[in-house]
Amino acid sequence: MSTDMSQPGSDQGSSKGFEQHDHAHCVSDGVAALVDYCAAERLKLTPVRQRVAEILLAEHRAMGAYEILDILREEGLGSQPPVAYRALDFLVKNGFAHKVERLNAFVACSHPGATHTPAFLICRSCNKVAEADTSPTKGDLGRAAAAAGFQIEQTVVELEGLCPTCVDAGPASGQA
Amino acid sequence: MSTDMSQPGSDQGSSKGFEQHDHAHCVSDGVAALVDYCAAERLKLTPVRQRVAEILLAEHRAMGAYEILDILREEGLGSQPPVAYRALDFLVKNGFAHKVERLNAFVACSHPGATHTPAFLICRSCNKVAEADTSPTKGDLGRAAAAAGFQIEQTVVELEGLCPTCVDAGPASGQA
DNA sequence: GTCTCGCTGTTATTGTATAACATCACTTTG
DNA sequence: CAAAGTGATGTTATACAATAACAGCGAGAC
Repeated sequence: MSTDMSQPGSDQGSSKGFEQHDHAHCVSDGVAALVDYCAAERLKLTPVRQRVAEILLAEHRAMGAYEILDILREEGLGSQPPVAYRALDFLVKNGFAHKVERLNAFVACSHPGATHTPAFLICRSCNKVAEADTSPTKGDLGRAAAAAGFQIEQTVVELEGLCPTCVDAGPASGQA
Repeated sequence: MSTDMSQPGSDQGSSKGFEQHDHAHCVSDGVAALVDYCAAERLKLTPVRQRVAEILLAEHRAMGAYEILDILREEGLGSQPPVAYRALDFLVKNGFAHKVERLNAFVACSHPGATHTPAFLICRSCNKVAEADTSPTKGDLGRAAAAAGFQIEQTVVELEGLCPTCVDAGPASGQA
């Protein structure tokens, strides 16, 4: 189990939006980007780091550090919290993953490489997380902050609600 | 120690912005609003609930649940985590406090009563938290979400950076 | 070869949050 | 007033999230 994880995954959501997409590509393309990036930046893409990236890319949902750790443990890649946190920190620092504060969990980045200020759409029903790009700095809020003299360094924008599929399925249904 | 906590507090920040303000009023007005609201809604404003509201109003900064619990414990109002969390949940549910996800902490609401979608400006230097109002639903992001069919139920908008005072004090200085 | 630096492995601890259940107080109803 | 019901409290226990600290290893620099 390496850079290709073309298991079913069937109705997986997307970090690019909530549409369907070819999931195998997500993982292979994502890992390829990571490989390239690490080579270019002379960073070590260790097995744990790569595997964590694969896990996040394959799931396309926010995963807790301990959930990821469980997988690593099963695969003999590490069993203690710092192992998972270190890999996640590496991915986050280099823009290949993001932390979703609302969920205390992590997701693979949808547009690795490019520095950006992500916003997340979190479906409370099916737990999928879509990543959108934002420029909070430019909206009303950004203007208000600038006017007040507040210097924005980092933004957290997370919208919780129902994704299109779950909306269609009706409030009652759990969907998947 | 009840509805009035006019201790010095000196350079306290504000949840309304980063300007100075008469702090005693924050607490008394806030508690008064809470009292009225609970009376109107037939909700029980118990000692713990009121005290937690006072604590948050008096500090005007994000406080961890356990930090609040320490105070309650000293005052004999409760010693176990659920005591603090229940009071905080009550205040959050009724709009008198907000959770700052980024900090896993809580702040008193600046405009209790009115339902709103708060945004927070968090100073990483002096830890003050200002509350601004937003309409994320209306910006680019809101439009994008609507277009995608995502139904927003709750928003988390948190901007981290430097408040005016800390910007002026220079990146090196800690300010206060 | 050895020095250095960064990653790994591990132990331990701190902080955040909630489940579950017994009890207590107040209010409603008879 | 008494019984029943509702909701807050007190407490135990535990789960989940995150990090400090340190020993050891391995690849590349010199």
